[in-house]
Amino acid sequence: MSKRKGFTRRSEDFSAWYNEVVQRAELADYSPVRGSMVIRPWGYGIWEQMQHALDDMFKATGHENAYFPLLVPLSFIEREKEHVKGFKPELAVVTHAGGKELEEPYVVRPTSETIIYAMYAKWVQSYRDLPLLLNQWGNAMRWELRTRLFLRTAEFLWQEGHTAHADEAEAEAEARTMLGIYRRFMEDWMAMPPVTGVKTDGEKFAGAVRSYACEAVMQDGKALQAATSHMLGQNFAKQFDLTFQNRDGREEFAWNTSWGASTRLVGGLVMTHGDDAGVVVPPKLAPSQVVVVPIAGGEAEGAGVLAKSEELADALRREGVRARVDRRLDMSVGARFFDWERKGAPVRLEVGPRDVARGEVVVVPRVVREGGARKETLGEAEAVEGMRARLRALQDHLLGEAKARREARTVRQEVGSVRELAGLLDEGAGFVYSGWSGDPEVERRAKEEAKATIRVVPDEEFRSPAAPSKCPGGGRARMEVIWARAY
RNA sequence: CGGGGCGUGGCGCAGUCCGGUAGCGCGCCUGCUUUGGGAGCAGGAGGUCCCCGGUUCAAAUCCGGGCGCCCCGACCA
Repeated sequence: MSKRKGFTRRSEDFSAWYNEVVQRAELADYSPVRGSMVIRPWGYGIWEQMQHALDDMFKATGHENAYFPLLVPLSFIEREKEHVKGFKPELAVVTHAGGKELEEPYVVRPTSETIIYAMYAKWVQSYRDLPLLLNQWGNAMRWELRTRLFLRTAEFLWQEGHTAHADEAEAEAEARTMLGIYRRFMEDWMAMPPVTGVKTDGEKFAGAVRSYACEAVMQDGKALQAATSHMLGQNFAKQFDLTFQNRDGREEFAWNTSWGASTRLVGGLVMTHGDDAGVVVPPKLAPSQVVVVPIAGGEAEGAGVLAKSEELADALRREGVRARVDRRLDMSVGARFFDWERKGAPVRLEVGPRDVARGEVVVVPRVVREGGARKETLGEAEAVEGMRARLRALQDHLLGEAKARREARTVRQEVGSVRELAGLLDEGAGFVYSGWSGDPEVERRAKEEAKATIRVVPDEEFRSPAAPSKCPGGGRARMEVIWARAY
């Protein structure tokens, strides 16, 4: 990479900005494997923080982790009709191993419903074995034609939850609960407020009865499907003989759900908060929340400055803050400042000989609130003790900004034609709320002529006060939907 | 699979039209000086010019064939 000082501006070419930022903030890099990326420590650190938060929420709602094989017999995938249709074109298949051709090929899992429910069939006999609530952290592979760092890679990291229940209502409630967890995670941790709702039949998961999703608007106005939760009904149970005896002694098929979120979230984080200086990581997900940057003077001074920097980092850690000292003294201070800005560390502490002499530090947040000071000089103790509150305020600020951007990109009005829908999106609308007749033909036309899809039929709290009456495809609206151009 | 572009030190590129010593910026190494917003100076290392074949005294450059990658579209989390 040539030594370019800044990035392409978001307003010039959002997609170029994204690619540059991801690479130069050292989140990820292209690998020798087509479509697969290397996640570098800073990017992986963000993912680890996401994992911890989500994992805690899953455990708190009664789920346990387990692990299933990477390879799935091809015949398993082929068992559920819609499921094969959806995934067949993007399967990577293992045909040889141990120097021989395999009798039955394996696919590298594009998702694990089939192998997991095959195992559940073995474990579940009675209603007493239900519900079975497992989650797996792992990787999956979908051979996409066009890939983008984090947003769509051939191999991706994710979690996939798979549950089995004794009745439909309980499975439905589970699918809903998990959607709610994703939503809360996105708001509370990512500061990325999504809209939730149900997918149309055309957009639902291959093999599901119903799919729920969190959809977020990125800064360029495009929608990102950030997590999904599926009510699978008895579709997979029937194909894998996942049955149990109910209280009355009769045999029934179990009801399943599956839900997942992937490293795509990291891409969403970048596109939600990033600015022309680089990534902005919300404090709750930052691998290092505070970076102490020592400014070395002469050698004797340098030693004092370093000692003070370590002392401050220790004090911050005792306060429960993730802090690190940037000891790269052979790099100029300016270069180190820019480096952490690019990476999006929430707060920087500058510690130089002058500060040490006065018992002060310079506190610099990654993003400055309107009217706020860019740099503040504080006493050491004050800076340390106030850090948690400062980080909390930053987190809230980011959520507020993201909400405001989502609202600014939201249009609610009667849309009488596909052309009108395209016009709104061309003018910068992100989410367009309109009516829909329920006719799939309208979706097809909108996709072709406006490059837009129905992201979700929004949940009640997101719906407009007055239900729209027109459908872009003509005819009467039967429900309100959200249109967007999506990643 | 259709349309377009590109393969030259680690990265980004110039050189190709018009054949004749392989260059620039960044990065890297060493030394000295420097550190409060992307350090300076001096010295240095590093290249089968994507591959194969042809033309020629001579090929990064011309001719033929192949391979790979990127972008746009179709497909999709």
